[in-house]
Amino acid sequence: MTHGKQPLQPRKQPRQVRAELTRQRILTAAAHVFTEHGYAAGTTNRIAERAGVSIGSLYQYYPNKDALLAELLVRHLDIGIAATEEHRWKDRSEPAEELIRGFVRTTIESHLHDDPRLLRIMLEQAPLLPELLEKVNHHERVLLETTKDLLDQHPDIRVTDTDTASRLVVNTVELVVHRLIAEPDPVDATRLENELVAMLTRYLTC
Amino acid sequence: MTHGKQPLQPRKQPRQVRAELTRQRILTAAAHVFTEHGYAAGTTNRIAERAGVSIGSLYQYYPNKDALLAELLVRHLDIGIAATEEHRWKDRSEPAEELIRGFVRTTIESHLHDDPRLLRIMLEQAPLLPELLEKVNHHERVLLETTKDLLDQHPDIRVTDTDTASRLVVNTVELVVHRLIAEPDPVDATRLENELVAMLTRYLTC
DNA sequence: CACTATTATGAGCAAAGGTTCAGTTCTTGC
DNA sequence: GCAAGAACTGAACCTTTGCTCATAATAGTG
Repeated sequence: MTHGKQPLQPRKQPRQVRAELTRQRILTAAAHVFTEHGYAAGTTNRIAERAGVSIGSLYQYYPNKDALLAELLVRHLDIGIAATEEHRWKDRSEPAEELIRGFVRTTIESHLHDDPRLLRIMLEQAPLLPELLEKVNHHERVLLETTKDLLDQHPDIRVTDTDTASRLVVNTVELVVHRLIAEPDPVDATRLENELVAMLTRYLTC
Repeated sequence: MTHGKQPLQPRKQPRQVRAELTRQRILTAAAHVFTEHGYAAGTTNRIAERAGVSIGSLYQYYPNKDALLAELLVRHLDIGIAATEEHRWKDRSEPAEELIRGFVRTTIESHLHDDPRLLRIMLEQAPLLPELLEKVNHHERVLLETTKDLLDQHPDIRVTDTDTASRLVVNTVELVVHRLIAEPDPVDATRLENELVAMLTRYLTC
């Protein structure tokens, strides 16, 4: 068990190409091992083994086990943040349904891209790693603000309590997509998109 | 770490009153400790200490750590299952909006009753305890069937893809309520109920 | 009170697994 | 080709923690 007191930064900056490769192999192995075994049962020795690297090498680049998960989560979040930034400045004059569809589709695609099992593990552990929690919360806040602004300004929107509505919309999309894509018997992505868009559009514009 | 091979049943049936009290004190302590520290960091020694009982006593009633969480989850699920059974036979002639409101309200109340942090921990660990997973899945299936039947039969319902719709509705309510009630800055319960009902009603009946 | 069954105790065992570090091998620049 | 630094190795250490068991205390019974 770790104590979460140490920095999550790598202890050493790679200076040779092989080092960068090793680092990458370790991270990929970590993703696989966490996905297959979960976080607790995904031991660092197993990760090193899977990466074809000694346990010592692992600890040359990652100061502890948490740091591995942290880097995986940060990479995932950075992609999501970039996508949000795009949405923020997108054309707001198109009909609400199209904007909603864009948001839903982006979320679905992001969940088809990464393994949802890993995603779940990362989000489960995030609350235990304060530095990451901060990052997740920030992402959440930005998304919420963007959405509320949109609801307040777009002419198609008829809902009145935009404060609650934005929280409802953002969380519904995120949680439902995550759940229904990750299930053992996943919902068809197109159907999910259509139904979700229908639900949100009627809610916001009727 | 446990191996999950042993039965989750208590190893001894209490025959005296004090034993039953001890058992109860241990379970309550477990709930508190898991809530405060999470499952991994909620050690059995800490639970025994909090219960004011020796570690040996704990293991007289619960064969391993998992069994503690299992009993907590089973108690929670049994309440939820009972509530679902009621809904199943309820009057289906009232307007859809009222039925939806009943479902949403029940869910919200159940989440105000139990600590959502504990709930989250239980649902996170359930996949790792096969016996419990089965119980959770069964609950889920019943809820889903009940909902789909309702959507297929109720005259107010206009949605066509009732298969996807029922999954969407059930999961939306469960996940969103859980999240928005558990957050550090929780949504007002009445507002949440209203917006959620509005969203689902318009989706299903427009 | 005596005798048995039940319940409670807690020091310590054993396994797991995160992490270290002294030593070895490889790369690079001259 | 040869330092010198960078990268890599893996056996072993050490903490954590679930759990046992020999012993002690308490309750029930006649």
